[in-house]
Amino acid sequence: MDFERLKRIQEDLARKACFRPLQREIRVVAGMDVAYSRNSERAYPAMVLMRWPDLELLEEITLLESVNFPYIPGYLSFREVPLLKAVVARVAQRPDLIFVDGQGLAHPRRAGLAVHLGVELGLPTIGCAKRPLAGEFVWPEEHFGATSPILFHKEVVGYVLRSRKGVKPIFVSPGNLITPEEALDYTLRALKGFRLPEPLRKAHLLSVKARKSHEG
DNA sequence: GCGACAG
DNA sequence: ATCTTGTCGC
Ligand SMILES: [Mg+2]
Repeated sequence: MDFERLKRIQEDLARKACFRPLQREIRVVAGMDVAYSRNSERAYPAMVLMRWPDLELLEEITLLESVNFPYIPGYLSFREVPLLKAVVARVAQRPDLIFVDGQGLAHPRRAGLAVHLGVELGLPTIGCAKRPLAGEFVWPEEHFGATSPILFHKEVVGYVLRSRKGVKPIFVSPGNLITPEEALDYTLRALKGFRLPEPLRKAHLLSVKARKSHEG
């Protein structure tokens, strides 16, 4: 594994990423996730499209792909971006914003999964991870909606968000064409009583359903 | 060298 | 991520 080369790619992605306010109006959002076979040889990437802001389901897509890269902390995007892009290529309508299951800017080289996917697609993306990877933070209060900034080199790269009272918070950071504050705002508005924003929660269920229908 | 370490 | 059943509670 040529990590030096992969690092250079990530540094390039980080340079290309943009963290300025959303430009276009958001009318359709998407959520994407990937489920794997027991031995991780096959992957079931999935995408759900929902109308914004009412989150009415518009479209669901899943694929069966072979996995060509191992999971290595800090390099997740090289494993999942190819799978996610294959799904996006088959969707009828291109979303205005995509929620991704992983980090965005809150990454050792500012190039998390949401950054990588967002730059390659040229679309706004938000990373919502279930666990931290990089940056400093304090755990937010226990009440719903509590937040605390994620600092990396003294800079705010995202927010820890208590998406459900008394439940482990999620780690929100921008991926591309959106600010950390907007990423937090859109994530909050996509919450519907569960730990993960609806687009991500539904994408996860869909990918698991696809795997179950194809294998045991 | 040791511990941490998205999915 | 996946492997697993019931069980407890913000
Ligand atoms: Mg995932």
